[in-house]
Amino acid sequence: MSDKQKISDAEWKVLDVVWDDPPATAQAVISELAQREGWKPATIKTLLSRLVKKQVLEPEQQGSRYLYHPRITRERAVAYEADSFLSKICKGSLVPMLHHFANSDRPLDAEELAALRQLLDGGDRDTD
Amino acid sequence: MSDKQKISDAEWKVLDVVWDDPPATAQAVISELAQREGWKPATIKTLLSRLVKKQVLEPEQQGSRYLYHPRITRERAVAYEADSFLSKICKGSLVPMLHHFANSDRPLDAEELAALRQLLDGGDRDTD
DNA sequence: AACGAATGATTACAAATGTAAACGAGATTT
DNA sequence: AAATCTCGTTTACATTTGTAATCATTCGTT
Repeated sequence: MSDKQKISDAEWKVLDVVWDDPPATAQAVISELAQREGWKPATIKTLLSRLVKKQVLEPEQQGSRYLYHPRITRERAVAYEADSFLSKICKGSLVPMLHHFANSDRPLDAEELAALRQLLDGGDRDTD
Repeated sequence: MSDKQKISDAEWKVLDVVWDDPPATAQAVISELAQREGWKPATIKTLLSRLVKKQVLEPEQQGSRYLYHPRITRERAVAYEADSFLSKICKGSLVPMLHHFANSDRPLDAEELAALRQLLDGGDRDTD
């Protein structure tokens, strides 16, 4: 993130909708999340504003409305979240987490396994 | 967690000290974190109380003091954190995160690589 | 017995977060 | 044009979090 501002859980959901098909109108985000999360339009508008203030979304004026552009990629945001997550649990480190994934009810799919193999093979160079 | 209470970042640091050598006295936690984090004793006492209120720490009366026992293992807490982390970024999924780890400045150590191999080999059954 | 230090409890207070209503200025419908 | 709808902005308010001071009690020391 440009600023080391955290993206909250609720904000993340908003951002997720924008990432799905950017740039997004308030309309799009509101109708999606009003339904998916049961949020009032007002709530979603607040979250959009906060993301703009945090400079995570860039509003592009379109007449009287905005188009909201993500200013960071999902990959970058995920990396950032992963880092704060990891530094938080750093004592426990990756190991218990990986064990947990291994045992979770959410089995790894082929793509994830491929990513893991790549990790084991010494990493790759395309994400950051 | 018994209650679906979140453990905040600051609280996590306190818990970490307790996990390191449980049960812990306030003394131990305070001297450790006052130094490591530069926190005032009052701050640490607040965090201890909050963890007790969240039922993450169990106070055992020892005379007029307490011994603080963790009510969940670090592994369990890590798993819980990992889950909320993952469900937050579920759209982006494990893949970008793993890519990120692969490229991070924090190289994987031997133990982590071993855990990964285990994961690839079909998981294990001892953590949860 | 008196005093000071440590501990747990209570209170404090600002910032962030979740959740939303109210308001005002365009855009749309009638 | 009037009424309505929508959007962005402003304001609201409770809860959580970060950070801490204060207070009362007890424990150890003098």
